[in-house]
Amino acid sequence: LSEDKEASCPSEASTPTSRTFDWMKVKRNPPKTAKGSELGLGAAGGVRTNFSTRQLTELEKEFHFNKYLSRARRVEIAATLELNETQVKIWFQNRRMKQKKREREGGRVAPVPPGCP
Amino acid sequence: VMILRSRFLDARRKRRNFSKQATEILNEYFYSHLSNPYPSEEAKEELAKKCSITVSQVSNWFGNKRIRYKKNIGKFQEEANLYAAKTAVTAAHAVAAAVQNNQTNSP
DNA sequence: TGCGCCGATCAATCATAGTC
DNA sequence: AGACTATGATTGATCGGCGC
Repeated sequence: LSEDKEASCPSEASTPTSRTFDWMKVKRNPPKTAKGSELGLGAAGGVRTNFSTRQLTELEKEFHFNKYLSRARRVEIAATLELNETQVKIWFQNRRMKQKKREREGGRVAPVPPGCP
Repeated sequence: VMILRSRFLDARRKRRNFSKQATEILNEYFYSHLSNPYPSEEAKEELAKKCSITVSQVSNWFGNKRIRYKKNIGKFQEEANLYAAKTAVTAAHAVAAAVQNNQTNSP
């Protein structure tokens, strides 16, 4: 199988090494976390929201109850925690992936840290 | 937000740098695939084995490397040339070996 | 045509390890 | 010892693809 050679159209001339490939130009669109209008608070969108300990605790508690949320439950939690339905949806999405990851490589050794104290 | 980041839960965040050789292997792959430094799941598993780290750690390494590399390409220029030269030497050895085989197998 | 999910990735940040 | 840098891990959110 041939490998990837010229994956794209880099910029003009330059040293063999360090050419600007497309992956280096990738730019993600800023988060659209703007909740409705947000006229009063300056928690505008475009910035990664920091979930409070209370929000994370509640979300975690709910996750233990249900790995998946129903539309109704999502609306409920979003309202209670003052988050978008999307944020709640994404949180559960990420939480499931995190769970899967821990299970996937979780079963290993290491219960006994040799020399530490 | 000055709110104490109760990250004390992240005690596991007791990070430990990878071995010199592990970093060597990862960088070698990264720079020899600079046009597309996205190892497949299989490649990640192979790298993880060679480096004695987990696949997730390999993913983290490439994720951090890609972001930090494009953030400041100039800062990695020296490193890039270093590994480029290294792979060139490896390739040269391979060619030399091939030549040797040719001479001994098909006279 | 739209929505939720998955898997991978991004991008910013956290906290520690290493260097000077 | 303290400041600054290098680096592994975490995570809210995006991207592309899939199924319904």
